[in-house]
Amino acid sequence: MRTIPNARFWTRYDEVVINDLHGAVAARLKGVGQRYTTGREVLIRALAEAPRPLTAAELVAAEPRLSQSTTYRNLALLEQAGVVRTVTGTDEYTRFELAEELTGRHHHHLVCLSCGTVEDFDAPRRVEQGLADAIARLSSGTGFRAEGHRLDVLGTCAACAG
Amino acid sequence: MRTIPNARFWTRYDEVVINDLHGAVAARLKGVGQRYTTGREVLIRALAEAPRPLTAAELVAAEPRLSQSTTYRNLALLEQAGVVRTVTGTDEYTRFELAEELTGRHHHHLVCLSCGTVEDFDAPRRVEQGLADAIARLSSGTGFRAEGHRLDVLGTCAACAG
DNA sequence: ATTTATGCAAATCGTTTGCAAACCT
DNA sequence: AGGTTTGCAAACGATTTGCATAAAT
Repeated sequence: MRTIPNARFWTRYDEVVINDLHGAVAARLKGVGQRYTTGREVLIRALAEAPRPLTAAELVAAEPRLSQSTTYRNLALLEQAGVVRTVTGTDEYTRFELAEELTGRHHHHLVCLSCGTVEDFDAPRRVEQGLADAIARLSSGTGFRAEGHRLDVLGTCAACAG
Repeated sequence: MRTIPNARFWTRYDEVVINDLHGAVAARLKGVGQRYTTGREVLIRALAEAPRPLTAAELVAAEPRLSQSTTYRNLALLEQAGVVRTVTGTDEYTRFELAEELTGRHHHHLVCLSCGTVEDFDAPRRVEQGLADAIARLSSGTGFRAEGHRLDVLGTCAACAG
């Protein structure tokens, strides 16, 4: 999954968003007393260009400049800084994507039960509204303080369905 | 199939459901050419009595009769037989619960971002209906064949909130 | 110059597996 | 008996970490 000539195919976020993105990442890192190094920028760029959450191995494979240990270290750091979010599929790999607070795009995931890949998808506004309402009401009953939700649709991806 | 002295505190499913449960598990195992051994029954009982998904370590700790390797082996086997389902929280442990097909109780999870524990909760019918509709419509668009969904509410549990 | 980040290789730890003994039918 | 299941201990593999070097301020 290297950088492809025709980048537009892979790009999830337009130029403006991307430009803001690096500034926002730098700001968040500075807020936690961390630098926005070249290696970290490479990582963020790879995540921003991917059409779906990626595993650490995919990131390393996509960007020869990234070493395994530093990739894991920076992913953990970026997660703590609120820049990156981890995504769990059905296989043994942790996947990573940009935090919604940065992209401004709330979305959910299609998880393939066969191969484990995770694709993005958007739920209808009506569904999101219903979820938000239910979750808001939830807190009062259980003592659980809700901060967000994740909705995964499990099934078989187009590639595996054949 | 005896009843445990103070079972009520922990029991999620009433006697009738539990009794059917063991028969259903046995049937499913037989369907995959496997036996319903004593050890597997202990495992199922522990899962049925727990008020939330448990980790393998919790299961072993709860039941001295269970050895670690057999527990993992049987959990994997029971999952393949459609008896057990794995649940992913935010920590490094895989959790296990009875499959909804067996319990007949569709539910979702409250995942604590602080300590990682997972509690069960039921979404309002209206939300479930909205999800079902959205997912049904989804398949046509993407080539992804949906088979189910999982909805987790992320936040802070009562214990961690203090 | 001093602090922070990186890469390599070794360590970690939840989970899996090989093998001999115990179990079921 | 003949095949399956179990428990122990060793192996596995994704992720983490120690340490010496490179980069950033």
